[in-house]
Amino acid sequence: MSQVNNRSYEEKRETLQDLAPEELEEIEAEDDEDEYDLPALPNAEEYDEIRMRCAPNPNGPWHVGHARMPAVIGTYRDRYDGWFCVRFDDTDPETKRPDLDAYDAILEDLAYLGFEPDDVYRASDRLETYYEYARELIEMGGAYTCDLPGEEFSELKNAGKPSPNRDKDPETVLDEFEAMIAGEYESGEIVLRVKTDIEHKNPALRDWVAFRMIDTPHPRAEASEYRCWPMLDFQSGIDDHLLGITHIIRGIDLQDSAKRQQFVYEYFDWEYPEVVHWGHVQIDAYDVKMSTSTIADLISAGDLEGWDDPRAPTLASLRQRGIRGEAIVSAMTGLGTSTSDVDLAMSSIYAENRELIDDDTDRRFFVREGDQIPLTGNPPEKATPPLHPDHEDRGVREIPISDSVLLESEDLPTSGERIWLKGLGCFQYTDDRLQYTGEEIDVVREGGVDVVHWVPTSESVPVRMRTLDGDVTGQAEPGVDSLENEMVQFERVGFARIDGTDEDGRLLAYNAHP
RNA sequence: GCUCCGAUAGUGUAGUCCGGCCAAUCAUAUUGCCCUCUCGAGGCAAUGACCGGGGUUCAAAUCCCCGUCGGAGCACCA
Repeated sequence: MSQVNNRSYEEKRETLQDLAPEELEEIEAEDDEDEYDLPALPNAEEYDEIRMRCAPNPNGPWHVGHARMPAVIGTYRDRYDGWFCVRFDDTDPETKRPDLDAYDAILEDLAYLGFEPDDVYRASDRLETYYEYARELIEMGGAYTCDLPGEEFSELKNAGKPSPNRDKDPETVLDEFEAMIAGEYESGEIVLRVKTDIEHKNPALRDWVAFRMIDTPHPRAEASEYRCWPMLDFQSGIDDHLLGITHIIRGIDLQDSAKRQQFVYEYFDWEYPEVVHWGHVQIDAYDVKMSTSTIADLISAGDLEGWDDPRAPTLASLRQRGIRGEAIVSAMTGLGTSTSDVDLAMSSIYAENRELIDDDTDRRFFVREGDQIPLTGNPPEKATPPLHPDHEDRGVREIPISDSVLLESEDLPTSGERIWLKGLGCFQYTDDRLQYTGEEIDVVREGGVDVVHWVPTSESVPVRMRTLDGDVTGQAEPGVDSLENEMVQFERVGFARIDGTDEDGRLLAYNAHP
């Protein structure tokens, strides 16, 4: 045994290759698996190309929860060298009415996360295709027009009893369906149902609606003349097949969809794709409910300043704060794909982001609501703290010293105590002043002298920093105002993105995380 | 009411398919120590979980049954 263990990895591998090639394969497959957060896709090896779709409803910009779909699909695409498209499932012009700006906003959100779809489709461009397949289905006897009011059908269905329309001959059905397409019915008058199994033990699967009439025109000009719209289960089922989708990834709210769509697939003799379902994601740290319509309401009520307000749980807001899309993707793929509901801690996004940006992000001072303290005792004329403590080669900031500094009130020493102003030197607090002592950094190492950040009273830059919990104001060291669109770490305060100047002439910063 | 899912530390996750190497992995979080001119980074350590009850078995996080709890669907929403 010890002989075996003394051999090198390569030698052991070769020996095992000879003795038990199958076991070696298994061991190495498991090793590969360890490199990924996400589990392997089901039966991935059976497909020449893994093809997936991200099928959002374009009714607003994305919130953080939406990032899960592209994060996972995009990561799988990279892993399997596969393909994915964005398909806007915008087939409800009324209750989930598409927002024309959202199509592009969603593609931008996707780009922010670091993914570019291989193709983009809009279901509202493809109505004629859906009609074609519906006609075929009708000819096969797989669908029927039904003018029963919803409630009446529901009662029959729950009792396992068929609609009286169920046995219409296909020609009549086809005529009525053509009339639906021609817009000869009004909303609610008639629907096209897929004939499934009216006695199926799961009532959710019995004779579901494939097409219904909608009087409200679609907001897209290209689709505004259509009145007969497919339901998600029909549209999505047809499209998934036509696009050659091999793996469908979606939420548990669509758990029964696969079973419903399977009836259509059986009529057409198609193979249903592999399906992965996951639960809902909740994110801690936000007061605002993560829902597109709730956020939209808060914005129009003026409670939020826009989709990128730092208090809004949106991707636009995280981008504004300087959080990299990559950090969100890592946190999302770390959740895996379990079907139970999960809580994502913002701290895990922060941890990923900190790791990404810490090394590149220079340090600055920012004092929140500072107290002004005079300096005495001939301190140096300028302070020279390093831009980054781990990278001396980047050089130092030069901060001119005036006759007083601002300190955060929490950092105010008690009388007689010494503190070390970072990058400047040691001071003793006496008679409400800071008296320069000229002592070396050893006094900090010996203990008992706290190290604090500070800014000079004159020349410092007024700052408004927006955070998840509201705004924080204060003063930043000189020069910070030239860092527009850059990340900084305000030492002992946190990472922030410098944005620009606000309407009051203050520098606007967005807090990312500690 | 009918039908489907699911349950491992504060959070997420590995392990469950094919029972033993699991007094249970990793990350995050929290706390303490070391290092440091940051409450950042880095290092070390601690904290903390198999929903409950039965059964099968030499052996159960893993298989079976019954509960409990949670989620989802039963829309002319997606």
